[in-house]
Amino acid sequence: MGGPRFEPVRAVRAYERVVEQVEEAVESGALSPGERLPSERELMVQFSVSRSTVREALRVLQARGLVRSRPGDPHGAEVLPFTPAALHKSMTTLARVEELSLAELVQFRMVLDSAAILLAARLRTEEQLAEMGRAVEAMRGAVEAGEDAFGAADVAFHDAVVRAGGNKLIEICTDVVRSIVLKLIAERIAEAPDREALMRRSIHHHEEVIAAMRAGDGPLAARLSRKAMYDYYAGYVEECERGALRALLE
Amino acid sequence: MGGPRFEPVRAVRAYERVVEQVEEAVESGALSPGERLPSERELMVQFSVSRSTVREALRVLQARGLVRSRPGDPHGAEVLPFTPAALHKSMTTLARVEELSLAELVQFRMVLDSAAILLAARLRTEEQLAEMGRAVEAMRGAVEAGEDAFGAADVAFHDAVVRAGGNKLIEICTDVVRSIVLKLIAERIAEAPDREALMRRSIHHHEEVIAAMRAGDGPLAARLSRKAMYDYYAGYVEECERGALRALLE
DNA sequence: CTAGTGCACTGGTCGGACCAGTAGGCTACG
DNA sequence: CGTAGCCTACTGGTCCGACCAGTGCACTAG
Repeated sequence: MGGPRFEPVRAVRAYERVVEQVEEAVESGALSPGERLPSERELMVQFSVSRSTVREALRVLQARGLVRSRPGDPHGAEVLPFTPAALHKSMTTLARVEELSLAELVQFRMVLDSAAILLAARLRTEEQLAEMGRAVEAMRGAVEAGEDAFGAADVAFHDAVVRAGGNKLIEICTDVVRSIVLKLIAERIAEAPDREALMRRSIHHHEEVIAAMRAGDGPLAARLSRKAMYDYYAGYVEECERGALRALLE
Repeated sequence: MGGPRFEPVRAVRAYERVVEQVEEAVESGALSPGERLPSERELMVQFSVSRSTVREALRVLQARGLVRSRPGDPHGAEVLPFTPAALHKSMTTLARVEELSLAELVQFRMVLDSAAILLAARLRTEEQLAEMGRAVEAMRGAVEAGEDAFGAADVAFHDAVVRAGGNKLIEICTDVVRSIVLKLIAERIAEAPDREALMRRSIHHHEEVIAAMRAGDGPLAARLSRKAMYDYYAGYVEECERGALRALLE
């Protein structure tokens, strides 16, 4: 085990060092969202690199969602507040190239959602509980208003739950995975089961969940929510994959 | 609501169209991992853009983890198999700029892990169960071998569980979040509680989990695993945040 | 005081140039 | 005949200089 441990000298490219420095500035808070980077021509002076190098660095930073630049803007690139856009992008890629099945995605949602509900059952305020109630009311009113309105109300409910749960990571992942699931569902809308019955049942389930949360029975609420999601999505997933979903129902 | 709904014409930049095309080719499978892109000079002909534009596109693709290019390589950029590297990167950024607390991360691990265990309890094969057993054995042997060896064995255990659970999304997220947690822990190693006692207790917990899985009691195994993770990490998280963690213990 | 105009500057794209490095074919040696 | 070593064609990384369409701001004319 003796001898000095040399690290492999990776040839670090100029643009990477630029990226690192800006990234560090943003993540450490030295640059806050809304602030501006110097112009490309200014940056090339500060970093002592060419504009091409600066631009490649900016492209990377932009791809990571840290920065945005508009043509003609005299103020330079804008530092963005964090958005899960990059996370969303890479998860979508993951879903495509790894061929994540709808079942896996729904399963993941069941996990996240029931966890959020478990947490929310403990931590929710009265106001948050009321918000969930209003969302379910909106769902009821939207049954005949069409898919989109119903979907929006459903999203509002789950957002309220997740926010009450107080875990930002769960919040963001829920958001990302949900949008991917919805996209997949939209493609299969043809094979949809009886939508209206599905909606009515879903509303009923949501009400049960709220009741359980009001009673403070987190585990029950979580179990109910898993059941609700299973009922709602089972019709879309392949027959043979439903088993894995049911494994979460107990 | 009448009238044609025009979409805003976003000025789509040349390099973005290049990115889109290559991305589409990769995600649709037209380009498989290991295959090579044409050289930059060839690409600029095919896309009818300048090399700068091609290079900016390649930088973006590289930032998304789809391709890699080495200087001097006569074969052109290589199409990479999917890695969660990009996912990891954006989640790490998230953790920094959104100031995710260790508690939130650990909480998320508790959620993912117990879900994986719940699934594994149903779906595991005998071989996989044996693998988990071997990992715990390795943990036992590593208590005196040092942190790293113990950690590696622990990771091996959870990897086996997660694989047995059969959900790739859980697998990848576990991997990503775990590495972030470990990095944060490493920074706080000074405030560490009695490490050896922690390890021994952890081994005991892991054995209980395996026993429950062998008995086919998924919910019990999941509950035990949450308890195990709580015990292991509670010492590192702020006093005031432990409550949120305990909410998952019931 | 406002409406309009011009200008200085921005980012996006292009083309050309040079360098260090690689892979694979070629040559000369064993 | 086989192999070690060189050579060359080409690669990606970086730099430079140029042009364009667009933006925001200051300035001007009403």
